[in-house]
Amino acid sequence: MPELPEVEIIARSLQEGTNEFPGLPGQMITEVEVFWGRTLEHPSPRRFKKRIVGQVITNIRRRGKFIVIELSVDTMLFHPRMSGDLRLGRSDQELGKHVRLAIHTDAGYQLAFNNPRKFGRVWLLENPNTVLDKLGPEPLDPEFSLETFYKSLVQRKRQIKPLLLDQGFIAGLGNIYADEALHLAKIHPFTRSNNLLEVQARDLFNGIQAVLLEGIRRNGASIDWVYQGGDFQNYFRVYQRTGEPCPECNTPIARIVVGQRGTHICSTCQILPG
DNA sequence: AGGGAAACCCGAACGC
DNA sequence: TGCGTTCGGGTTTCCC
Repeated sequence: MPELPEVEIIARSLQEGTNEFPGLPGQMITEVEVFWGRTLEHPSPRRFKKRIVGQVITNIRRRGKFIVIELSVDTMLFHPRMSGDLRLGRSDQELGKHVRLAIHTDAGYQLAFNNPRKFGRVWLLENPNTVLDKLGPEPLDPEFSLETFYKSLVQRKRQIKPLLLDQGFIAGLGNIYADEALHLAKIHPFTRSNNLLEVQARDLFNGIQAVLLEGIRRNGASIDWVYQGGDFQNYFRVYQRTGEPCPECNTPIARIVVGQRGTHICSTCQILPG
């Protein structure tokens, strides 16, 4: 087995092309510590422990915002929500002040789910597709085409921003990425999806991919003490830049609320039709 | 069908 | 200094 680093913080979203942790596949689960029971969405802590011990980790991947850890029999799903991360270290290390679940292996390692806000959830399922099949397409999947995207936009009649955040419509976009993509595409977040022109759909399609790729390249964003990642926050165009100049036209960025979510726009670049 | 509100959390950052 | 209030992130659930 390759040597593991002291502590590896597994990215909030597994990066494309790096969705593996050297050495972890092949290790057998020997012990589970549940520090906060409600972390487990399914099954109960007792059943979780009983069922998972003895299973071997076979593969790790990502689908939408879920980290998917395949075992010899079942599959574990981790959803960090906004404040969680998955940490890999030696069994005897303390991997965080807010570890809610720790899974130890026969190789002396532990996988710890650190989750200060207690919003993150974990599932152990025989068939993970009961959850994952509800997700929309992966925006970076080569199968995901502009044609598909445009058709799916037009057949709904929703405000575009809440639609982008709907994981059943498209998987993986959060508040930061939705705001950034809409600004790149010069689309107002209130715009009805069925009113989007084909060229706007194209710009949005490209904007979504561009902003995701940049986020991945910069290892994500760090926007408060609990949401630590890379340095993408230094390159935001609109998100949390209220009052600062739009990178395109210098108009001060405005903050509005759309679908109960803080939303950042340039009122010059992003015009609501009609 | 779509949208609004509330609930789940808790530490930081504020106001007084 | 301390105490109370507000805020935000993603998702589900309930209600209009």
